[in-house]
Parts: sequence; C-alpha cells; structure tokens
Amino acid sequence: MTAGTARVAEVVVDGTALFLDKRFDYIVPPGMDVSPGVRVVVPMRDSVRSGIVWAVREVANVGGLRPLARVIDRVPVLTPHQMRMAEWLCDRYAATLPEAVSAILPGAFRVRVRKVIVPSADAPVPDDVKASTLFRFIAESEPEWSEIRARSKADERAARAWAEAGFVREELRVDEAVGEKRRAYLVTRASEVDLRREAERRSRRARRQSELLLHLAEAGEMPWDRRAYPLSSVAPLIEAGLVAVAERRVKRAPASLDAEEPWPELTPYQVAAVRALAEMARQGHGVALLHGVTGSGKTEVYMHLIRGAIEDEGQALVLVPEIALTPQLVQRFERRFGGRVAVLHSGLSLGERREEWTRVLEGEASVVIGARSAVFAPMRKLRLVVIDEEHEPSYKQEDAPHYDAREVAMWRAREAGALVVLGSATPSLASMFRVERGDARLVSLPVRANRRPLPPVDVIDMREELRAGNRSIFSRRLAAELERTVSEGMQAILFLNRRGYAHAALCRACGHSMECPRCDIHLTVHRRADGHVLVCHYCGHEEPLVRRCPACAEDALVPYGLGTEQVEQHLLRTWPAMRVLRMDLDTTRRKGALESIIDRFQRGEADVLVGTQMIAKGLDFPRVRLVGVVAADAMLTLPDYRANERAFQLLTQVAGRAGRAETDGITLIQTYQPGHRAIEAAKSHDYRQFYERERESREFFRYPPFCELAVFLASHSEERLARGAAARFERELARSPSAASLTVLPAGPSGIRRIDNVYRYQVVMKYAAWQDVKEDVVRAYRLVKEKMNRLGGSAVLDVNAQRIG
DNA sequence: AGCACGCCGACT
DNA sequence: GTCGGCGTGCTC
Repeated sequence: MTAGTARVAEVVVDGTALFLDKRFDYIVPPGMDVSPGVRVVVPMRDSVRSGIVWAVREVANVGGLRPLARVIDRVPVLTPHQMRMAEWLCDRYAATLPEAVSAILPGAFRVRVRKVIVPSADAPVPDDVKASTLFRFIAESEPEWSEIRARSKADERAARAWAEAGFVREELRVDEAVGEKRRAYLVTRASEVDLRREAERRSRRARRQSELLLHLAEAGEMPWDRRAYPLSSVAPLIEAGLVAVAERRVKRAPASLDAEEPWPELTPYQVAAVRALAEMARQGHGVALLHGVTGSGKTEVYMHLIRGAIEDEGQALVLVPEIALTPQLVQRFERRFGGRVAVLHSGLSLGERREEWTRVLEGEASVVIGARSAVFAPMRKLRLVVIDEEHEPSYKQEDAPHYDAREVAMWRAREAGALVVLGSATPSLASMFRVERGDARLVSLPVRANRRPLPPVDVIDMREELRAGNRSIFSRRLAAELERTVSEGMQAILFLNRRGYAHAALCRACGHSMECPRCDIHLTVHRRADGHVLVCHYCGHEEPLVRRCPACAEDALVPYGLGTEQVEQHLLRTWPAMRVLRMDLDTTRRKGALESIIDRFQRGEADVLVGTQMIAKGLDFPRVRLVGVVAADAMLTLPDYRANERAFQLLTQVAGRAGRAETDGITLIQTYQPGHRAIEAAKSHDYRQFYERERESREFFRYPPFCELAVFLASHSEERLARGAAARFERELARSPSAASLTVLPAGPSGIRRIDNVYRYQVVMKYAAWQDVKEDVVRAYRLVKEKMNRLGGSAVLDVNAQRIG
C-alpha cells in the first residue's frame, strides 16, 4: 500500500429499504483480508448491518468513510458469475441489489448482526451508576442503542457518557443462521519416517501416543476422536511438533459414483434427440426445445446429455417445477449418478441446504436438481441446463424479485457457454415462438417410449347427461369405465381443478353467494368431521356453513360447484368398496404426506386417485388405465389471457398420466363446453393446431409473446391510498419520455380488489422491449413505492408478468 | 412562542 | 427502516 492511499470495499448492505440499492464504501482496515463475495459487518448510523463485498479498490482519499467492522468469511460465498447474475437480476426485474443477493444466496448464509451495549471492566464503575435502573437494564438485556433511546433521551445521554467514561462499551454480536459443520482433525506435521521413529520411542511409556502416531503415519490425517485420544495424549505430540489439530468441513460420505441402475436402450427417436442435442452442446451455448409427447421418455434424454456433460468435466443443472412433486424423478437421478447429485429443495434444513450448496460450489456435485431457486446454484463449470416441464407457471417467482427461472437459466447458459434444454409435452407459447423466431431449435419425440399409442381422449357433453336424466357428477360413460378399470385391477385418476367440498355457498332463494368478510372473494365450502365450514383460500378466514341466508333470511344456503372433497365423497357413496386417495393442497400440507400418497398409489393401495393439478406434474403411475377430468369447465373460465393455454396444458398433461407402461389408457373429459378450443386440441393430441390458433389470437389482441407485460401493484389498507398510488403511477408513465413505446392500461382494482383487508390496485403495461422502457418505468415505480412505504402500504412491480390480476 | 405532525432527504 | 431537520398550523 502506498502512503496516503487506502483500500476501500464497495459493500452491498443487506436490507429491504430502497435506499440500500447502491454500494456503500468502507475503508478496509490495514491487515484485514477481504475479497469480492465475502460477507462483512459494516457500521450504519448507530447500528451495524451485514453485507457482501462487491469490489475492492485503492483510493487516494478516503474522505469521511467509516471502516468495515468485521469480515465473516475467508472464502467468498458468491462467485463472480453469481455477482454478475445479481446485477442482471436488478436490470431485468427492477430488483434492488440486496433483493437480488438474497434471492441468490440461501437463507443458511444469512447472519444476524447487532451492536450491543454491555457493562465494561475497563474502568471501576461508581456505586451510584451501578445501582441505577439504566445500568441494571444494560447489564441484564445487553440492549442496542435504539433500545436505550426508546427508554428516554436522558437515558441515552447517560449511557453515552458512561461509554465515554468506560463504564459500558459496545460489543459486536454476529450470529450465523447455521454453523458450517466442522470437525477437528488430527494431521501430521512430520515425515512418515519421523512419525514411525517417534512411535517406536514412545511405545512403552505412552501407548496411546504411539498408537496415534502409527495411525497418522499410515493415513496422514484422521478425525479426532476425543475419547480414544484425549487431549492429555495429544498435547505432548502437538508440543513436540509432530501433530497438529485442523478444523475441517465435514463431508458427507461420498456415495458410489457408479450407476446402480442400468441405462435402458433408447428408442430411435430418443437416440436421434440425444445426438442432435449433444451436437448442440458441443458447440457451446444454445437453446433447444425438446417437445416430447407425454410418456415419450424425455427424462432418459436428459440423463444421456447429463452424462455427456459430466464426461466433459462439466456440471449440469436440472430444474423441475416443484421438487416435492417429483420424488420419483430425483430417485431416478440418484440411482444413475449416485453421489454426484445435489438436490436443493424446500424440505432441507438450513444446514443441509448449506451443505448441498457447498458441494456444488466445490465441484463435488456435478448434477444439481431443484425447483426455481436452484437456478442460482453456484456451478462453476455449467455445461447443461435442463428445464423440465418448461411450460409450468411455477418457474416465475410471484414475489420480489419476480424473476423467471427460465430467463435466468438462459442468461447463465449464455455466460457459461452451456446448452439449455426446455422440455415439455405442451410447450409454452413463448418457447414455441422462440423456435419460430429462430432463437431455439426444436427437437421432437413424437411417440411414447413404451411404443403404445397416446391414450384416446373422449369428450363427454354433460348437457346431454342432464337431458338423459343423469344428475350425478359422473357421466354414465365415466361410471362404466371406472367400474371396469377397478374390476380389472387397474387404477384410475380423477382430476378436478378445485379443492374443497364445493366452490361456493349459494342461496337458492335469492342467489346470494357467501363472501369473505376480509377479502373480495367468495368462500369455499370444506368438509370437516363436524359438518361443513366456509373457508377463505386467501386469508384463512373460517366460519360455519349455516342454512339461513344472511341476505334474504331464507333457509336456502347450499354448497354449489364441485370440489375434490365432494368427488371423493361421491365415489365412496356410489362404490363403497372402492379404495380412494385424495391429493390436493389440503391432504398434502403435512410434511411427507405427499410422498406417502404417491407411494401408496404407486404400490396399488388405492384404486382411484382424486386430485387437483398437482397430479398432472410429471408423475409416473404405470398401472393407471383411466383418467377422468370431472369438470373441465372449472379451468376454462379463468379470467386471464393465458387461460386457454393453461387449460390445454393441464388437460394434455392429465391425459398423459394414462397408459404409461403396463396398459393402454383412456381419458374422459366431462364438460359443458365440448367445443372449446383447448378441449378440442387436447382431444386430438394436436399441439400444433392449438399453437397456431392461440398464437393468432395473441397476435390479434397483442398479448405475449407479441409483447411483454409488466404489472404495477399498490396495496394499502385504505382503499383511496391504494387507488391513488396506482393513478399516480399511471400519470408518471403518461408524461415520461417512453410513453410512446408503452401501452398503459388504465389503473384499476386488481383481480381480487381486497385480500385480508388490504386493497390492491394495479396498472398493466404492454411494451415490445423492456430495455426501451425500463428506465422510465422503474423511475415511476420507485417514486410511488417510496411514497407508499412511508404511508404504510406497499408497491411491487412484476416485470414480464405471467398473469395479470 | 411552543410543539405536534407530516414531509423529505440521508444513511458510506 | 429510522432519524432528524424543517415548515405548517394549531393552541396556550
């Protein structure tokens, strides 16, 4: 360091406040070892905060900068690539740097830092001070300055004076969310020859020491078992410079790297797909859309590509929509790639998550499987990214920083020169449009791996059932197929997109529908042991379902509109011997419940599985012959421009659960709108037709992929403030320079105007390219957000929003 | 004049 | 998020 210059660290300080979205400069005290990516503690006003060093530079004049308080890591917790990724997240999703960092870094790396006031032994404390309430308060609770200030101004003045006099002092407290698992190791400090000689010399008088030396001469190092070798026996060896104690991170016993499961022979289509994709991978970065019909064996193709990446000394990332729903897939990967697999999912404890993260960072894991957030895993040698079921909405994060894991994956892959494989039986419009524009290459698997045909899909017009006098929720056809399937010892899946007993409670006399007192939404009927209750799916409000209508006082309130609980009940009433399992949010909330249901159904412990959309996500049940969609109408009426796309995807995916291995399958769709576009396309297994027609209407109405959407949403418990914020945002945009490149839809209440007594108003924007409008949109957003936060409300901006309302 | 309250900028 | 400074307007 030259005289007069000093090192300065640019630190991204943790916290949610908007002002923190910049880098703060701190002096690096001489002798302190920092590098980009390490966590530090910094002073901020009266207090301290944690942060990440973003850069270190030499400056001539440090002005009035304050010094770093402490360094937490020796080794950076973020790679340079991840830091660039954080900056990109800010740019793309209007996130703040601390938000981006907290999205990337698992909670296990979070630290709690405090500056507390404690009694000090530096100076003798006068008796009157010692006896005072304030001093006793400090001694007992080790408060922060803000807590002392909260007592009174006078107390703060007194405490400051005591600090000056040395009666109390400040102390830094740094608590890691989890400690890294470390263990003491004994390591050698001398040559093998020396060790053996020493062992021989001590063999009579110190058996333990001798034994240990021989052990170490053999192994070089070993975990320190303090019972076998107490400090009394180790200390003399340390003293003599033969042995040292080292702290090592505990590594999980490496599982076998060899495949336990044989690699099955591929179908010709799979072979061709692997060949084409492997060729793309060889050329570095690229995007491929693997369009494979349900049951076509996409996973097998992924696994061959992964094997290729590993043989190339690279790492592969596999993203799945929801890891909890795919225990089968994870097991398959673990059987193929053994100890090279790291799994990141929400069920891991903080410590486990940190351990998996470290295994990836250190290159011990070559295959990373996880849901959305796994896209941030610290691979240094990324060669391949697989996004399975790429059409699933769960890849888009619904709260800040609102990222889309598919986009993040593509950004990473471009940076790292890796191949992205988007896999789906029902590709999103966005992805197929990418192919159309030439930004992605299409690779197809048009037939099932078991060489059986796709299950025929028959549409049942429920209006006709009604006309024929059948008032049951099951059409005659579905009832007959159910009976036949079960009697033949095969299994059936019944799908309904609504959980609970009934969609709503309706008055048969006046049409009144029971609403939540805290939200602008109707209540759902659920069945409990002691009768029916009304439940709000948004705020959790519950009340008993009574017969009397609060609007007209008639005893005419009845459950209306099917839910999965009712389907289950009807099954059991109609066929008491049938063994039925239900899989929806309500039956899978308990930890392990989901796996248990999947497992039991797979083992044949039930004949019928009733479920919501979670049964459509890539599950593989070989004995399912029949799939019944109980009421397709529930998904055709969603108030969103994507409703058609979503309905087609769900129907096709659900239908795809039938006839996957041991049997031919059949799918029955019950509906009151048999001519609906999504139903017709699902019936004919015609993705192409669906794509063309949907694409056309999106182009006509100018919806994605023909533009991008962003949604500004202001929330406040006072309606006028929420409405005012949205209106203000709209005005700001109208007079911004980008106004010409933006289509701003009028500010108005969000799809659900009020949730848990908080009002929500939104502004939807359409634009061709975020780059062209982001500056003005973000400026307006921050302006209004700042104001909204001061008023006790909140505001968010969802860039590239996947749904509106 | 004294002060409660809201607004706004600063925080390295 | 939290503080402090400042101006406005109400009350003693």
